[in-house]
Amino acid sequence: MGRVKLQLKKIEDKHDRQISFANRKKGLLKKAFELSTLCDVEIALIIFSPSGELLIFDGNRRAEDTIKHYIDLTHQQCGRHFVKSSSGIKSVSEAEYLERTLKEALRRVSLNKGWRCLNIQVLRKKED
Amino acid sequence: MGRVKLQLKKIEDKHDRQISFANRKKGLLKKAFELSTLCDVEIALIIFSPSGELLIFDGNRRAEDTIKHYIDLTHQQCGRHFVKSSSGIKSVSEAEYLERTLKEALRRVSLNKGWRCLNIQVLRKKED
DNA sequence: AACTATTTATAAGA
DNA sequence: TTCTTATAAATAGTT
Repeated sequence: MGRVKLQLKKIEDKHDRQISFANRKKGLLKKAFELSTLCDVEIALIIFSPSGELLIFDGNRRAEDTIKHYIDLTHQQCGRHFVKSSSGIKSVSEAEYLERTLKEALRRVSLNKGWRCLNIQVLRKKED
Repeated sequence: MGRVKLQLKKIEDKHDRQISFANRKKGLLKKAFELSTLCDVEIALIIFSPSGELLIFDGNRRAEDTIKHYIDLTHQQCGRHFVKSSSGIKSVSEAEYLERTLKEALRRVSLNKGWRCLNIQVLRKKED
């Protein structure tokens, strides 16, 4: 959004980057606030700027509670990448699909010079 | 953005709210990714939907590291909540190790009738 | 799941 | 810098 389309890579000019940071930080906080309000969800958004600035946005709970919620979930289960709730993969083909997704992501890790890509699994409660 | 200007309050219709959640969640994750990339900042974004879904986005560090950073700044004693920080994948063998870990976890998930599994990606900048 | 009319975000310019 | 403006991007309602 702006006069030109930006390349999605680090803005090298420090001044431009700081301007962009200020603008986009504001935009992201606004979006987070809108999402939490409109859709009644709990959000924690934590941003550290290179200069050490800390920004916190809380949705419907205080950030600490949300983070605690996250920690409680992640520390209950079978590996740090797994978050527990309930429900499940219902078929072998579903598991195979996930495995393919994981493998593809790992392949990208080995190919991509600029980014690392980890896959996290999120287990969620089945909706009634 | 859209045909009409929305009131900033909870969308009461459940179906509309879910549609909006899906769209805006995607938008927010994209914005977070753009901000972390363009401006080289560390971001953690944690969203809990009402159905218990958990989404994590990481910018330049893993969510846990970012959260730990936050906790360290805001609470001098975080106690038992944090066990470790991760430095990420540095080699093919590490990626392979991760893959084994993920596959093992998937196997366990596939055996467990009580769970559903979603995949999300965590993108993080490669360390120099 | 696509489309499109609008609103919103924002990169550059003033 | 703060404000403005042209343009890109997001998205609410529609099909």
